[in-house]
Amino acid sequence: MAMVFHTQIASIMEVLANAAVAEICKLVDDDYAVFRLEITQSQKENRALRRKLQLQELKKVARERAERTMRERVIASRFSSVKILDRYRGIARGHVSFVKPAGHNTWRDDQPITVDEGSGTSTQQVIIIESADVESAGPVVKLERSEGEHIQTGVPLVATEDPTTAPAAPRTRRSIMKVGGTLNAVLKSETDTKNLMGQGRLGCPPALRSEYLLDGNPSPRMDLSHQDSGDTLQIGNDPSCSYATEMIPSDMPVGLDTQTNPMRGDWNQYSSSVNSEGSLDKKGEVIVLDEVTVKVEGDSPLTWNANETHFGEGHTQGNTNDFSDYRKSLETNLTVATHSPLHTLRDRDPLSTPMASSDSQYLFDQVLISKDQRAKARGGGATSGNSKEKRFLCMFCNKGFSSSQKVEIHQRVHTGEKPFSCTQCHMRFTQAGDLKRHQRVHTGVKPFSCTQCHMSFAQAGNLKRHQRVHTGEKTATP
DNA sequence: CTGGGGATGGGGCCC
DNA sequence: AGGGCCCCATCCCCA
Repeated sequence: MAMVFHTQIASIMEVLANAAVAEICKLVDDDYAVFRLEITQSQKENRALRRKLQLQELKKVARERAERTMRERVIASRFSSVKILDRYRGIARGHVSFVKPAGHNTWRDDQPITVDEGSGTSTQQVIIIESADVESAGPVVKLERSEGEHIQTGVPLVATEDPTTAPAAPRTRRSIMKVGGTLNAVLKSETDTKNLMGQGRLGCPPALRSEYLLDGNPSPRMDLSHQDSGDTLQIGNDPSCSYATEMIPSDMPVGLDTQTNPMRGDWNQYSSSVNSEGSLDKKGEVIVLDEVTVKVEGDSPLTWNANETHFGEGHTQGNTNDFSDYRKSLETNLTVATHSPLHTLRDRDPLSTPMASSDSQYLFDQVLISKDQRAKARGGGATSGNSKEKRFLCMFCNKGFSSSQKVEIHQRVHTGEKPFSCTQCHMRFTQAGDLKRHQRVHTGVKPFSCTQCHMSFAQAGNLKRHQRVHTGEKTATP
């Protein structure tokens, strides 16, 4: 009897022990799985952080070099003229802008070269297009090159081209030669670039051109591809008459979701919200500004690059206005300045060393002169001219406009957005009228004829200027 | 160097 | 409100 009892006890104990072991094993397995999952996630995060770090380093190097270049040029400009600044404005940026020739075929913007991330190296001609999601898209480094110019980097490059220029391979690997890591190389590059720009002033801002295809016609595009994620970004290069957007490349997210693009809608909202009746000195408006500014900074990974000044924006005339207007705003409203993009810009600007500051000051002074001259000529100012109620303020320069559309169009001056592209060439314009006027270049239509000679002109203004030849009126020298 | 013309940028006005 | 037109300023090229 006792024997049987012991046997039963033993069997029960065994069952219990097995159950306990099984339980323990299950727990261990579960924990192990969780542990593995956590490790995997940690590794993912590490990778993302590493990428981010690399990207930051890339940007930093590019920025520093560009700033060094700019500094030297500023010094040089003291002994020459402001034109030099204009001439080299492309370099003044933290990175090289997309430079597009005005009608010259020496370089086409369908020849971009994208450099995949992870290189850890940098060149001056690097354009870093930072994706909004670093992990998913990673940085894309873009090099500028001119036709016939061989650019090389020591990193694996993925160059994707416009199918029209590379019909055989939509995505081809291209050998690129680094122009150089020295300042001289940059100067050379810029010189070349200027030549390539054809009109010089036409440094088409740069950029990332997101595109809204209105007509939906199939058009050649170039792809910015990313090695890791395989994300493909379609950048408009559509020679057709599409609705294209050019954006300042700086740290603009590559994502084409323009809704989140602080350069556009959000800021227009801002502009609409800051529909002050007067100057921004009013407290309430300042508060609004602060809120909006904070919002902009928080909503987007976009950071105002110190080098992303408007010198490089490609709008020769607009540039001057921008800085001075910014400056005015900064001078008249410290609160705004504290949170304004430009202030952020300057804060982040390593140029803010004593010497560099004076250089920046010099730049401001120079552009102020031009700005003042133009303002006088036009009898308008940022918030002056009360002939009409201008409730809509440009968030970049504080200039007032009578409608949200006006300010939206105006802000393209700052953002570089050029929605209207020519079907015949690669020119892009900020306004439809500009495109229409430009089309006469291709059609040869010259509706404006001189009554005193047989000359005709495509533009009324040119006819008017021409007629001074007959009247003897001297053309104002610039 | 200068003048003339081509062309673009920016903004105002009008419908 | 939105679009189109116009004007002025300016850059660039060329003779």
